[in-house]
Amino acid sequence: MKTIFHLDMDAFFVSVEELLDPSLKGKPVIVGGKGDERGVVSAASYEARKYGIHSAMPLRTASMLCPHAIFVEGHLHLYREYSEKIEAVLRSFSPLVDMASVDEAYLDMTGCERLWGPPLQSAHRLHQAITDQLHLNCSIGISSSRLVSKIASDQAKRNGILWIVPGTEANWLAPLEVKRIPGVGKVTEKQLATIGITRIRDLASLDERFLLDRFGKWGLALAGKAQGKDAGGWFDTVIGAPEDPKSISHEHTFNEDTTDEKLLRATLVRLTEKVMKRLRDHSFHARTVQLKLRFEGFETLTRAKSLGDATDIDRDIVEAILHLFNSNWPKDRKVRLLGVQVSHFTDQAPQPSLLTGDEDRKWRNALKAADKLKDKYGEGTLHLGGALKGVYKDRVHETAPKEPVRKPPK
DNA sequence: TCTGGGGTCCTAGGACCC
DNA sequence: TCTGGGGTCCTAGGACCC
Repeated sequence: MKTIFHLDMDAFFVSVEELLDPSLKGKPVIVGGKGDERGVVSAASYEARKYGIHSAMPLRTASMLCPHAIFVEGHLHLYREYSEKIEAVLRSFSPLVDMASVDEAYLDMTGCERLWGPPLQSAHRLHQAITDQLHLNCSIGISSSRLVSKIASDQAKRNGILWIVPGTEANWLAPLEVKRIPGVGKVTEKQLATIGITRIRDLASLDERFLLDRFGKWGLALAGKAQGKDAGGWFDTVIGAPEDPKSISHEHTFNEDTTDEKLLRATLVRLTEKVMKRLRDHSFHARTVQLKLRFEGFETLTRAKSLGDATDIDRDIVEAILHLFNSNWPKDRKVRLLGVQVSHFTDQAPQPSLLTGDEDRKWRNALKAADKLKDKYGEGTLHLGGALKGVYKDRVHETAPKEPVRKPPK
């Protein structure tokens, strides 16, 4: 029998902001952007939640519900730093840690009794360590599975600890709403409601055959989840085994929908450069490029292209992405969002061809130098030669740039 | 209400191959 | 002529999570 902890920070982004500016404490605070901007709420303080504000809600809606709320842009970089500090504390309790996102983690505490005591006691010690060292609140769920611990930490909010004693999982889950199960969102909840399933106990009473027929593979996993089992999918994976990313992407929503071709192309180049920098940081090469286009009115399409060879060179992906853009953007249609994604990674570079090998080498050297500068001076200080001047318009560079790297400011 | 940005996983059809 | 059965890859879209 395993002992799994799920730890979830309470109003994480807001709490970090309060450490930065204690005057925010006890006030309705919203992280995500200004109240009149395009965007959604990333995090809301408990005070703000009293007005019905919750994450993923449009900022403009939030500001209508609570006009005197304090809107802050947020400091993503700082949240990541704190996330690493949290991870360090967790690793001092168990070597088997999975950071599931910036503000939540799974710990495999199986066999740690001699060191930290029984589950509840060790959870209290962990909770105390987080409070003492980081001055942040968190909630902890304990059970024999990731799934139940995750649901338990949610029920333990806020600043609480909840232990589901082995053997009592199904009973404890029974009265909860089906949407408490991670993976059951609005659509599934509605589909289940139409056949009279609203509580987990209703789900548990269903025949597995029925769920399989009705919802496919996912239905079968659902049957297991209703019993508290990590049946199938991500929950079944081992804690503490780091996984490589399967895709890297960046996207941008314009503050106002636009048909400005130069702006659109320059944005695609900028997004691609950010993506490729991260790709090289992983020492990956990507084979597939995907363009995401969202038009006025929110209609969205994606178009992908797989290359003959995997690449880590900006030029190759920029060429592909601009081609996809050219063939899928009707010039009179206003664009709301652009996105660039790469996937199908290999960590080996393909054999350099006789024709392009020399040119690729020059590019790679230039990019390496540029990456170093970006690390030092920050993103956005330099771009591919001519990227912003519309050089890519008809034809992407046929030769290596003579001066691809501009001096950073200062 | 008017909807971000970064991800994962699943489905489903068509191409292509044996 | 009236058409099998897999397997795998590619592409598009959608549900979902934080």
